[in-house]
Amino acid sequence: MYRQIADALKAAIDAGQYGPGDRLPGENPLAAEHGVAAMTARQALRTLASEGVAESRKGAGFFVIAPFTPIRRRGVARLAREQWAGGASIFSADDSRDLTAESSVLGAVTPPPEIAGVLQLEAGDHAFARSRRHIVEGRPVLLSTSYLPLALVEGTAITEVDTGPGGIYARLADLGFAPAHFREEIQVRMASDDERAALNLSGSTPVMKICRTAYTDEGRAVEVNDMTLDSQAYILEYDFDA
Amino acid sequence: MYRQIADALKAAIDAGQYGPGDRLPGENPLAAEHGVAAMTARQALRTLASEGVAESRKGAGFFVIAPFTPIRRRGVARLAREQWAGGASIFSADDSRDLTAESSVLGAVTPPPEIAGVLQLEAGDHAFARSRRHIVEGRPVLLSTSYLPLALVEGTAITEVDTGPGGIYARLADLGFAPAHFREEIQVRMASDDERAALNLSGSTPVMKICRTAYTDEGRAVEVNDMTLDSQAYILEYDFDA
DNA sequence: GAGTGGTCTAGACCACTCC
DNA sequence: GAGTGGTCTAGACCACTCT
Repeated sequence: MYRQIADALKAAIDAGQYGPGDRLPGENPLAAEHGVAAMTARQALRTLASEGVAESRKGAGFFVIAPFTPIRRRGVARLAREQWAGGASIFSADDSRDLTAESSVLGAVTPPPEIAGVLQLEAGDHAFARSRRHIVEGRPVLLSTSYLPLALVEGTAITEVDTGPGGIYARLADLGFAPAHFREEIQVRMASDDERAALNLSGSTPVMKICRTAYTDEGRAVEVNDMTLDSQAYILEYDFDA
Repeated sequence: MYRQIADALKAAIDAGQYGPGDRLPGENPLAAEHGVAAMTARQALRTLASEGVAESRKGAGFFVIAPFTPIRRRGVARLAREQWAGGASIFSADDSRDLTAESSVLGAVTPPPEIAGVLQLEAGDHAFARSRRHIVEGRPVLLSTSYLPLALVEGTAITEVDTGPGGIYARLADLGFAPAHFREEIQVRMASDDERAALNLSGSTPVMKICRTAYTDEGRAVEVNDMTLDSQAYILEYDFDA
């Protein structure tokens, strides 16, 4: 029964009867229309929410999700040396519209142990950290926290709010620690409460975690970037040779 | 209230009171224990299921999910020419245990339009397709369907059930169409009913979709592989240079 | 056959949003 | 202030699993 109501609503949405952002009928109107209990109509609406078709807003109703053309994130091209050596932001390689980023310097922090291990920090060593939140068309889509060995970057432009043309990779190159090699690890898991709040996600939505490590050509890890992506907002693309 | 019950159960699981595969208390015992209605206890159990901590089995109960060490899929190394030119399976580069694969030849099919476009097929042209299902430690983790232009591979070993050492990439090389370049696109979305059944997933679980295109060094697309991964079962890893 | 989850009913109170 | 979703109660029937 609740499946039938959900399917009927979805068909109405696909037919254009309800457009993006429109409010769907509430539990009581739906229950009356289909001759079922309110709880049953409610379950139909929750089903649509769990399928990503609609979202609920406390005290307001269920609304059709606005479609969002995913951002194409070009994993390899965006980190090519020509990109940042030329002074460009690595985001400029991505296919996205109107990216704005809120950047905040966290300063010296004690990094999570896995990250401390990758950066080969001794116990008690600190890392310099900076976090970012990317917003595209008013929608927050990515959180990132970047960690660098504090001993390496203390007092340099990397710790400034504005790191200058080409960003921290160009500055690392200035210091003689140019990133030569990257590794990205991708996992999917359910969003934590913090991530839900920061990315404006509703219900139990999956996020992509990307953990990128930048290595010099001598194999020294100089940066770890821990990212959380709204999984609906991105297509990841990796190009490589056989 | 239901949050409290869910948290109490989760704490008991973390404390080892319930091990992997153990059955959790049912609605009625839980409701009696906490002095709430059965529906409320039920919601606590459903919450744990939606968080991936437990899973429900019809008529049997809620069971603690068995932990599974994710497979590390080395996106670049596994497709290196030395890998398949040396006669190895590309899966052997992945960090996994006891991989078994069910392979079935679908034969000549009309591919989905996007894939026909990538393979530059004319209207009415067919593709040769093969599907696979990978199982690790008894758990199905990956579905894949591989498409190649039928005109290119008809009558060759590629259409056989056993494609020989190095698989279809080595055979493509034999034909003079050695893959030189790959592109992988990764998306996350909720599993369809078919995917849920084939991957043995419960509830609304996210899957990773990977669509890989293999190009010759002249830029001709010779294969498209459409994959569906159990997102809990994999860590994707991409290594590349700046 | 007993117990289980899946679904459904018919109420209820609260905090919230919107007008 | 009216309507909404979020939660809760106290029942019920069914199909299923396990013993």
